[in-house]
Amino acid sequence: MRSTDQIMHKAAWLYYMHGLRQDEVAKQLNISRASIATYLRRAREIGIVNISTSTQLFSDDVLARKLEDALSLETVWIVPEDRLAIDPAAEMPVVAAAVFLELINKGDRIGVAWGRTVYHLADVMPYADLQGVTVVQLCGNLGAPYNYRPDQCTTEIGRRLNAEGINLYAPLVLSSERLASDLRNEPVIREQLASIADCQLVLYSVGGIESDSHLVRCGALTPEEMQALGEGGAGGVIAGQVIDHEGRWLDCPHNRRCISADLEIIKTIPKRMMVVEEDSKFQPLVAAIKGGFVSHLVVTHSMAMRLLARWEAEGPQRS
Amino acid sequence: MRSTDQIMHKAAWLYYMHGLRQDEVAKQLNISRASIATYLRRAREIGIVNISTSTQLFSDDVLARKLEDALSLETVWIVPEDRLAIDPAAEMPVVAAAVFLELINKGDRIGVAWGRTVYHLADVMPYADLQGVTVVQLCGNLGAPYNYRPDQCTTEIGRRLNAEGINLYAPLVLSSERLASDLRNEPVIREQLASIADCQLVLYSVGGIESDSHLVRCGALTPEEMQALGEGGAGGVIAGQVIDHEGRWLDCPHNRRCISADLEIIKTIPKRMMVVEEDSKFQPLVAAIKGGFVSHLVVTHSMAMRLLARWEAEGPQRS
DNA sequence: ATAGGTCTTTGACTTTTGTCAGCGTTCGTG
DNA sequence: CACGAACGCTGACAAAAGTCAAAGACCTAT
Repeated sequence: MRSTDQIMHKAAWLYYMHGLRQDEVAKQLNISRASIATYLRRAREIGIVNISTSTQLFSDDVLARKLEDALSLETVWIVPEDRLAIDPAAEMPVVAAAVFLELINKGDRIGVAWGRTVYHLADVMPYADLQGVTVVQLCGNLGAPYNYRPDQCTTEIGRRLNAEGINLYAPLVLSSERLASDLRNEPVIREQLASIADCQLVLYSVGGIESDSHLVRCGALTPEEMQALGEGGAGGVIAGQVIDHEGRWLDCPHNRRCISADLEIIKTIPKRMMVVEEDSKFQPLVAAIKGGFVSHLVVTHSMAMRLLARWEAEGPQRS
Repeated sequence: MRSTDQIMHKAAWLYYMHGLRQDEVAKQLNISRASIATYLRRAREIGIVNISTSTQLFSDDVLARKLEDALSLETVWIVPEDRLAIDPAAEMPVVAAAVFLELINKGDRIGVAWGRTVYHLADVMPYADLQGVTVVQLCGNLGAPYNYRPDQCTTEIGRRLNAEGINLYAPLVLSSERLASDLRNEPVIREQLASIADCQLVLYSVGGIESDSHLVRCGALTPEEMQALGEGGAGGVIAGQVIDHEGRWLDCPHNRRCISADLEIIKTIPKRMMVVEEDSKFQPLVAAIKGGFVSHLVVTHSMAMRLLARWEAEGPQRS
């Protein structure tokens, strides 16, 4: 521990735990108050000092309760689109990050998937000093048409949480099923994929199956392939893999060429947190919920309304 | 949820999560900034906003490492007596409370014993919003020569943590062994005592066996009885029960008349946190450690030195 | 040894936050 | 229905915290 870290810890302790004023802390430690202010800011940034707010505000809502009952979900958080936020679009990741942090227990192993949403979340994730937490990458890597790759998501979240980040050093999609199968059986990879079963929590969003969806933009699939999948019954994308409208793994060339977490294993993880930003992902979200991929859900108010209407109208059984 | 609570939550969210200034929050919510300040203070007091500081400062110390190794403890926190604190005597409970909070996981069941130390700790325990935590009372109740009874400790800690507090509605000591035995077998009591085995964490201090010790002052034992116990091999007191110098339950009239947690069960609890304030409790602490009652220890610097010297000189085997 | 870089520290200044008396509103009670 | 108590809100002032340029410390490579 560097001596400056030591001072930072002491300052943080005296200020936040003892409730001293900055000038009092300064006097105690014999340095100027300006320095104390700097140390305190750093302590907050690094996560030595943790300021967290209950996300109850977003969960405490009749609509949330109704959704939980209707869709058999553990907890639902609803983000209002109207007032309350400076930038309504930026609110969702902030809420999701806070919820995510609240769901983590010390010592947990956490699976993190990939996508625009997950990256946004990582981007606003508060710094914290969680002990013994491990963040594992759920799906293989992919080149970067945007500036965020799967491993970067894992790494960034791990960094902010002061947790260990475990990356999956394999491509998300391979050119042949044979190669994918062989790679999955490589001890290193197989072991890591199997270890996903030990997770207590997973974080993901669901992907759409439009021709401009994430998988297509990243080059994992051509627009034509995606369209064919759509016609072949694809309903959404979870951790890089295509599911049908009932949330079942779709037996298609893409999926067979994919290196990613086993969807059946994912379903057995106790807390499955899904975040959906875009209203356009309604159908994929329905598929994911039906498939049992969701236990904790963060959605917009309008999405919540649509989900509830859908379930009340048709029930969970019909597609 | 009251409407004012709703506002408080919103204010806390905008201020702490979005980092808005108080006047910006005030503008958003259309109330005066002064009110915002009030709401924020309440939110902190109630535990909606949680500000916690890592206790690493006290654990990050060569002496602490040495003690852990020598005494086979999980973690040791050392409270310096000299500088750093406004009031050195008040530092110990504050550190202990922070450590305690850090050891708690969501959903935990926590056993809390009784004593001056535990009460001090409860007194400075920060407010927090832990979910699903249960605080159970480890030992029976006793009249109040001081103004804190066992059940008050449990209740207060539970209140501050927003946790459920479960009290043990039985006296700590009864006048006859027969009655104690019968009472222990009462379904309500037996069930509760058995449920202590489900705890993930216990908090206690160790009592001395002097004639002015806690048990004596509370009237549970006469000075003469205590002296007799001392001559009969008593080494300390854990959760109201007397242990010998090796940390074994002492087969004595007092213990047989006692309604309290089974010491053998306590030893099986994963995290056993002991806090010792007074330097005079050296011998009892040694007994408690030998008995396996301690996995996490908070002590003063001088006590740490004495413990280390004792272990280096004689090893754990000799008394 | 010293020049050049980075990282700390500080004092002075600005901005933000805490506080409190007084006013208004609501709600329970006689 | 009127009264008082309790609570919430506000404006104005006092206190505390944030910021920044400049000075100083410290390291390193020539």
